[in-house]
Formats: sequence, structure tokens, C-alpha cells
Amino acid sequence: MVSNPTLEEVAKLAGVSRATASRVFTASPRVSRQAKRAVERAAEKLRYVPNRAARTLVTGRTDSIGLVIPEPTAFLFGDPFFPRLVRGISEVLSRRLLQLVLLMPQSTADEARLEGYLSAGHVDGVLMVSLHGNDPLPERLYGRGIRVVLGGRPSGSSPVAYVDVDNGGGARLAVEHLIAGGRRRIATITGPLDMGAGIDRLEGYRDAIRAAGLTTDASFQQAGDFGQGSGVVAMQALLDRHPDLDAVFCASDVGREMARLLLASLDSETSGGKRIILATELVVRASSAKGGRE
Amino acid sequence: MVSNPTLEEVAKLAGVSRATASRVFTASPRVSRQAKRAVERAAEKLRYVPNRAARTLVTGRTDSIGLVIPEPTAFLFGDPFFPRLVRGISEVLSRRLLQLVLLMPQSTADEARLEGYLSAGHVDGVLMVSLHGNDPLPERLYGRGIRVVLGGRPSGSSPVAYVDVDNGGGARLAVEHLIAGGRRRIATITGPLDMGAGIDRLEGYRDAIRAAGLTTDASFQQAGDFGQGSGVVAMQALLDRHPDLDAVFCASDVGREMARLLLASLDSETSGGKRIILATELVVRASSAKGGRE
DNA sequence: CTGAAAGCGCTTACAG
DNA sequence: CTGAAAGCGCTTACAG
Repeated sequence: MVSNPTLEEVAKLAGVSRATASRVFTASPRVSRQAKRAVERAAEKLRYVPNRAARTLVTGRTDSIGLVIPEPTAFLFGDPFFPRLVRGISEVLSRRLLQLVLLMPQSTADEARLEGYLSAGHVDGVLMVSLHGNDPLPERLYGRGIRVVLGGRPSGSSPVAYVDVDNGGGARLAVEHLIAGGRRRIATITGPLDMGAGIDRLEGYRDAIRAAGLTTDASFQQAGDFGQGSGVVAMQALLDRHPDLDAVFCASDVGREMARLLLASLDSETSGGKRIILATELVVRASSAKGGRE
Repeated sequence: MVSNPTLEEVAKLAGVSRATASRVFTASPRVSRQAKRAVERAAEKLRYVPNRAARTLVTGRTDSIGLVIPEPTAFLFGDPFFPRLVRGISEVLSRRLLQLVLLMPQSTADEARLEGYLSAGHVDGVLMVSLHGNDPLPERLYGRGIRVVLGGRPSGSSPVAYVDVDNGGGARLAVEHLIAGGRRRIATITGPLDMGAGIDRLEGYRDAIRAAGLTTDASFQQAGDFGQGSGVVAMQALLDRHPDLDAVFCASDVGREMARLLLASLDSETSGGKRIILATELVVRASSAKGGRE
């Protein structure tokens, strides 16, 4: 921290009390225009910026929000999902003058320290996305009374609020579309099965296959991680097992639209409800048409 | 923030004074084992976490470091340079129990708010990378007495400390290698010319060309932004103008090694010196060999 | 080793 | 509209 001028000094220069000076910076209406002017002038001259720690200590607010993404950065930066997410969240918060603070724990030790950081009152609330299986952080924070909202249903049951899209429905829709197009030997490259999104999409795939009376066994399913690398490998494995596949439902594909929906929901001030599931819509692309095998 | 238990409550439960309790959390040696034990026990029971704002207010430290990357997130996440950078910095800080806080201003308004955030004492120091031309933020922070270190020389002159690699020397080396390999019609796709790295690499290219007595004019130079998309476009433009090119020096190529060097230097505790320029070494790849035009 | 006390820089009832 | 005063939750000389 820096030896900034204090409110006291600003007040003195402006010829008012500290209380009045403070009111100017908290945008209180109870200040005369003269006083306001004098304080603003003094602040400008001294290049005053209110000390955040002091303000937070009394107000209990920090005006910043943490976005926690517990993914290895390499993976994180390779995924087209995240830029949109970060940018969208950033815009929403920006409009409310909230500071977005990105936190990317890279190890268990990092997560432990992060819990301390968040518990100590550094932020007013926490958003967490890309949560895997048994990550205990959300519930621990929740247990401390910290506001936390998850992007994506956690894989287990949890009291923590979350926002999600209808992954199961979206997957079902997609696979039904393939079936309607005449495909019969439909495999799937799943997402990570320790994530709600991965589980739900696989479930949707199965539902559609089952409903159509098609046979499918585990050999038609191959795990991926929503990433491109794993997709290539998985595709290879599927083709080795079933050279005559006529379609593959790729769980990661749903991911593009998710960001948009997630953000749309963030924007709608959903602090009341606990669970928010948004409808999905099917986006039909060329590769699902007859003849394509891309 | 949350209604955490206070130090006072912990002290009471432990049967000691607030001062003694505090000493336990600041790891002061002046505490008896009994007292320490009692305080730790009480803290655990109450799930106590020291209030950061209060501690910061008296110590003046936050134990967190801001990493400012003023790039549009889309671009940012597409660049292989950043994950390594973030991960590396994260590791260094993690070892010292410092919290890394990523800040990505997306607009001028964001930058203005960010200046306030950083000036208000939220972090103990600021790292900034990927600085473009006339960004005033570094100097403004510097003017406030905030510790700031830039990754990469700023394009203009500035009193702000920075760490950089020898971009000019690296570029020269690369082009000399091409010349030694018999290339004569060597073009360059530059980096952004409002960044030190872009400028310096172009300068190195020119030096090598000139020293070899080769002719080169502006038509052999095409601006890029270190990104892949701009590279494709630039390459097209160069080939349109000079279909007989026999080599292209691509400024972005040097970028891979930069991250490594930058991080190596961060790790060497360089708070004393103002300017740090690291030597570059040439990495020869297949595409520079005779016959390649990749 | 321990505690009483001062103080970090703000905000905000409270009483004019 | 304004100011004196209390208080937010800590740390840290200071004096034992």
C-alpha cells in the first residue's frame, strides 16, 4: 500500500470536517454544494483515493467479485468457452461498478489459500465455474456464509446456488435430430463425467437413443474433457471400435451456447431462486446433414 | 463480507487477551505454547479467519499481487503466451504465500476503475504485461508510488521498471541465420508497432538485412499483432507483393521463449535494478531450412 | 511471555 | 447541512 493522503488531510484543506468530506465520497445527498466543491477540489489537489481497507472495515463491502476458475491455465486458455464467459461477466459487473477479480487456483495448496483469501472478506461474492467432481471449495465457502453462485450444476448434490442450462434436454434434442435425419449408429464423445454438464449430456444422449429403440452400449461412448485434444483421441477410439458409425454426438458442442445462456441469466438478477435451469435450443450445423462426417 | 467471529471472541474463548491471540496469527515468537494451543483451538472451533480489511488497515499490506493484462479477453485467451505467463507467475507468488489476482480491463472505463482499485491499496504490487503504445496506466500508478513492474519494454520512454528480453538481438540472430542459409529475399511479419517488442524486433530484422548488404524496403514488412489470424493475412499480403520471397521472419516466433525468460527473471528477485534485459538464444526449427516455406 | 491502550483511515448514527 | 464521537477488527510498541 501507499502513503496516500488521508481523508483527514483532504477535510482540512477543504476547511470541513472529516464527516462532511466522507459524505462527498459516499455520494451522500446531505452535503452543500459549496462543501462538495471544496472537498472535490482538495481531493483532486492531493490526488486522494479513499483507503479501501478502512472503508471495507466499516461498511463490510469491498465492491469486488471473485471469479474462481479451478482449471490449469493451459487448458483454460485453450478453451473458447472462457473468454466469452469472462468478458460477459466483466461487462455485467463493470456496469455496476464492481471490480472483477479472476482467481485461478493451480493446486490444492492454492485452493487452500484461496479459501482463506475469500473467507477473509476480500470480495463481496464468488462466482465459480468449471467445477469438477469433488471440489470442496464451494461448500466450504457456503458454510462460511459467503455468497457463492456456481456456473453449472455440481456433479453431486449441494446446497450451493447454481445457474445452469438444460444440458440433458439439449443433448436429447441434438441426438433426436440425428435420428430424425436417419442416423442409426450414433456414438458420443462425452464431457468430463465428474462434471454436471458432462453427466447430464450423456444422460440426454442415452434417453434419446433409448426412446428411439436403438441399441447402444458403452462401446459407443468415449470420454473427453470438452477439449479439442481429447476429442481427436476419442474419435479415433470410437472409429476403431465402430468403423461404421454414422454419427457422433459431441458433448462439447453444446458448450458454445452455454456461455451465452449463463450470462443472460447472470444478468437477470437471480439472487432469489436457488436453481436456475435455462432452456436450450438446438443449433443445427452442416456436419449433422446427410453425408457429413466431420 | 461475512459476520465472521472476531479476534476478540477467539481470545475470550481461549482465555487470553486480544493481543496474545493476535500474536498467534501473526506467527510472533512471543507466545507461550499453552497460549498458542488454546488460541488455535478456539480459532478452529469458531472457524476464525482474520479480517483482511482490519489487518491491512494497520499493516499496510494485503499479501496479494495484481497482474494486469489490458487485452480483450478473446485475444488474450487465444494466445499461447499467456497461459505460461500466468501459470509461472502464479507459481512464484504461490511459493511466497501471495495471492495472484488477475485483472483484465476491457475498456477505458474499466481502466479508470482499475486505477482506483489499485490505488486504494487492494494489492501490494502490480505486474503489467502486453502493454500497448500510449497506455497511461503504468505511469499513473507509478506516480502514486505504487510498485509496478512491466513485462516488456514500453514503447515510449518511461520511469517505470520493466523486465524484457533482448528482442532486437534475438531478431537479428534469427535473420542472420536465414541469411547464412542462403536466403536473400527475406520479408518480415512484424508484431504490433505500438509495443516495445514489436518495434525492437523490426529493428533487429532491419539491422541484419542492412548488415548483409541486402536491399529491403517497406514492402517487405507487413504488420501483424503476434496473433495467428493477422499472420495469415500478412503472409498473403507479402506473397501478393513478392511472390518470389524465399524467407519470412515472423516476429511472433520469438514470443515463445520470452515467457520462459521473463519468468526466470521474475524469480531472481530483481527489485533493485530498473531495467533488465535478458539475452535471447536462437531456436532453429525445420521451417528455416532450405526448401521450407511453411 | 502478556495485557492495556493507542491507532490504522474510514463511515455513520446522533444531536444539533 | 454539519461536526464530534464512536466504532469497524485488527496489530504493535510499551511497560511490565
